[in-house]
Amino acid sequence: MSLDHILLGMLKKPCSGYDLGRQFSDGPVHFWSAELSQIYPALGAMTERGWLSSASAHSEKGPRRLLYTRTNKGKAELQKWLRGGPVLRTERYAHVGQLIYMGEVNDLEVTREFLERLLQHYEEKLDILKSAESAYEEVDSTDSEEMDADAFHDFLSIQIGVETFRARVRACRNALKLIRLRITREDRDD
Amino acid sequence: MSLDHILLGMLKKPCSGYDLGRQFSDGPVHFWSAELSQIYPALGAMTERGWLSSASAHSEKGPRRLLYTRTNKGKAELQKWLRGGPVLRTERYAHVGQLIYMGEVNDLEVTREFLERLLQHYEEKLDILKSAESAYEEVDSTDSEEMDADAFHDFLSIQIGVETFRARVRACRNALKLIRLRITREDRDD
DNA sequence: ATGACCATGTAATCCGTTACATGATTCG
DNA sequence: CGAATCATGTAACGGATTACATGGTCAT
Repeated sequence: MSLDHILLGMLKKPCSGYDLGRQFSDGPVHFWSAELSQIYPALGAMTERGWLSSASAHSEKGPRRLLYTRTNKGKAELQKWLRGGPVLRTERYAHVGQLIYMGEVNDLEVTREFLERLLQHYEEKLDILKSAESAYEEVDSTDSEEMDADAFHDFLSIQIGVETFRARVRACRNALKLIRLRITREDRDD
Repeated sequence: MSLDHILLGMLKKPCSGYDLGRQFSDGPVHFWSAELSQIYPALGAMTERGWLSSASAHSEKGPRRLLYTRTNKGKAELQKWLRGGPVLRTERYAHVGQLIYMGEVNDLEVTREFLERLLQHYEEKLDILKSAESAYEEVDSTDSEEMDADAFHDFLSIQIGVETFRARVRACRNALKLIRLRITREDRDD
């Protein structure tokens, strides 16, 4: 049960369900996704379980909102999850699977369009992660000693994200280069 | 509905459910995971839907097995999925989320152990992907023109996987370096 | 003969997606 | 006043995990 614990982690500061939802779609939360229709019931269930408490607050823009806060029980649950070792059975990104089997389509224009959309997606994610990284811009390996524990762990995760998406952007661009070569050859052979 | 289509893609050659399950756990299928208890019913449902046909065969090692083959209807369904553009709402790998929120544990030994296990996992995946890549070892950007469509797409996907996991291994090693620095400093300050 | 691995499944439960439903507030 | 955005949910359905259940074959 990862979503509940991810939400617990995100609730360092009190947030509404809507806030949390936006972090999945627009924020640097690159490792998970969830819809509001899943988030609201999850927050409700955690409140019933005593992991969260909620309070109504007025919004500066828009109607009033429910702000959720972690209880001690919720914090204990988060600790348990964090100390339980890496959760590795959840790797899941279907788009690479699509690319593998796209040989069966056997139409390089389809592959090219697919990879161009994929590249755009990767670039967007990389931009978001880079701007999150830039909050630690002044930091090098020596300065990282000066961060507090939260900032340090955030920094490490962002680095993994940045490196991952940088690599994917690179691989995607190289793939497009190879595809263009093959398309040129096809045209030549027609 | 990605699993069904991923299984369709994997069934280029007839396979048993057990074969497919092993590819998720041991093989170069780094982008998805599924348990046998999910695979068997999925194969059954696809057979009922007319996407697959099955035949009993005797195994060289072990009891007899059911080999599944794609029907024309199944092939058409795969084409539809492949031509539908990248499925991007499924990014999901909880372990990076754990690392982000691990500042709350505030025990660098926990983080260090976590990262060492993560590194080991990344290295294992990278090894598997590299040995899949080595099947195309002779290939450079010029030679890739000589591959058939299936091999070419397989090659591109493996490259994305290799680059991704190489980047993660690098980021993970760097993170461990920074952690050791911080642990040393803590010891010095005690 | 016993443990490791091959092989196939079912049942209960839980997680996740899509579609639907409602209404407040702000900006132009 | 109408569209965009803020904000919170419910219902139906389908996907995924965990635990359980069964039995064959092979090497030591």
